[in-house]
Amino acid sequence: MNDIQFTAIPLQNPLYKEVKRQIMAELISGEWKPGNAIPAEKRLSERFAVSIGTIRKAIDELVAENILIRQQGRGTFVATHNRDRLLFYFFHIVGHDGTKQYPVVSLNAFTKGKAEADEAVKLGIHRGAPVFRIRNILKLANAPVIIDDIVIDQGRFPGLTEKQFTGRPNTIYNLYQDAFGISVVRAQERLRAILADTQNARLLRVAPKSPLLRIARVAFSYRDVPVEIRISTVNTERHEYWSEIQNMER
Amino acid sequence: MNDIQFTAIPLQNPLYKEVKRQIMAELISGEWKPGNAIPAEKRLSERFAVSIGTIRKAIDELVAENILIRQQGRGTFVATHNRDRLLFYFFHIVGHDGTKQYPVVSLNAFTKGKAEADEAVKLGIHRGAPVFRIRNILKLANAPVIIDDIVIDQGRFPGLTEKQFTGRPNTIYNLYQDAFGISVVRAQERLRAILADTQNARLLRVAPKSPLLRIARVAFSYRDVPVEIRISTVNTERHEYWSEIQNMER
DNA sequence: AAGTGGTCTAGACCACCAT
DNA sequence: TGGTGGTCTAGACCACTTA
Repeated sequence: MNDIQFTAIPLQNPLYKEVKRQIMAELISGEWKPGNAIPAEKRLSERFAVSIGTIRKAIDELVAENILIRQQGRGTFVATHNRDRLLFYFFHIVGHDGTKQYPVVSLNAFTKGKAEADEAVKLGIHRGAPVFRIRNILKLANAPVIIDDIVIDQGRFPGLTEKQFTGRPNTIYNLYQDAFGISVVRAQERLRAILADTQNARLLRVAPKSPLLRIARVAFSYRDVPVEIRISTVNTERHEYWSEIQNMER
Repeated sequence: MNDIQFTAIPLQNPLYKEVKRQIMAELISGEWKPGNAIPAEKRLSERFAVSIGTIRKAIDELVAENILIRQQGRGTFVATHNRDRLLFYFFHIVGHDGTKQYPVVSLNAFTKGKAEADEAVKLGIHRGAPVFRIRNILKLANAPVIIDDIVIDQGRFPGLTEKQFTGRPNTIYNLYQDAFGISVVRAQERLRAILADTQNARLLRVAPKSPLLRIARVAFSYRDVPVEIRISTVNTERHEYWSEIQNMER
């Protein structure tokens, strides 16, 4: 034996990044659940044997990423995908005056199928792997405005049934979280303009060849794991897609 | 005289927010210019008579807002709206394969006019106030893809001339910054689908009534001061609008 | 009153860059 | 080599929530 003092092996220098990684691991494992408080910073500093400042820096980043939520005097909580939060973050369709409304969702189709090549790539599964295909119609102010065509991996959502969609007051991302423990934390979207085909025209009650907005989304969970592909087809006669570029808080 | 010890008047509690405010004031006044280094953290901690940790927290926020840029060993710099940065942040049109290209910009029209009511509201000026109207055509892969119709306040850009647009290798936001000291740091965009009218069809070389993407942008400088209105009309046959929702860095 | 997160300090040492 | 930002510590005190 010699005198060399081993410091903690820097799996991911710096130290606060390693702490962050371990906190993420607790979230992914489901040890700390959405809506629940995580241990106090003091306790975490003892558990991880680092100073409280280091814990705070790790939590700072997770808060900035909207994965944790701090509440002074109460504690630090795992972000819940409650209705408002999901609406705020992932639903970007607003009225022409900028107002945001809750969409009324109705299930239009629910089928099982196999992943096409491009879908498989985006979802990180094999071509031909079993998937669910879900079509929702979203109404705003009593008129159909959005068609959502969703594709998800059957392996990731075992036992999902049509019934789970009926009568839900919340978004589908709440369902992912509550029933399958999958949290959507990030999404990429690509938008283009298309002309309504006869089916879209019928569902959205517009004339064929009307201009529609086509949004292709890939939604990700922690660690950039892809969870869902969604094609939204939007009538922008009375609504618009809202995008904010840059610069957090004031 | 009594014994009461006055602490620094908290113009904006907490202390690091006040420090941040004062740093912002230096930036807005032009005392610290884009591309230049600001004083070292050690010097700032002496100047403001606070600990270096407090300075760091103030700078942390400005870095998160992309207003300052830290470089270890070199210093902290005022963000420059260099070509890449502006392209990265404010140009959201990508190829169908996700690749980003530099657009080739050509000036199509440059006129003086008066602000319409809605324009005046968005720009924070009076209705009928003098404005510049600029129309640019942007080419990607040698084909016209985007029509940009820009409206800016003449009062904010005194002496702007058509010539300043010709032969510029950079974006118009570089021009705002270099010639007028106005930094665009944030933008709001609203998107909808429209049909090409005859003029758009001609400029973008598509058939009339083709579907086009219509982007209405308001760009802001520091302190949410509106600087520019821009209507972009995009042919999304071969390109798309890219939107990333949520979650900074990995 | 006890417990939480929020702010702030005054240092130490490290990693990186310029010269 | 000297100066910069980057990390980390071990506290102190404050502001807020809950009971």
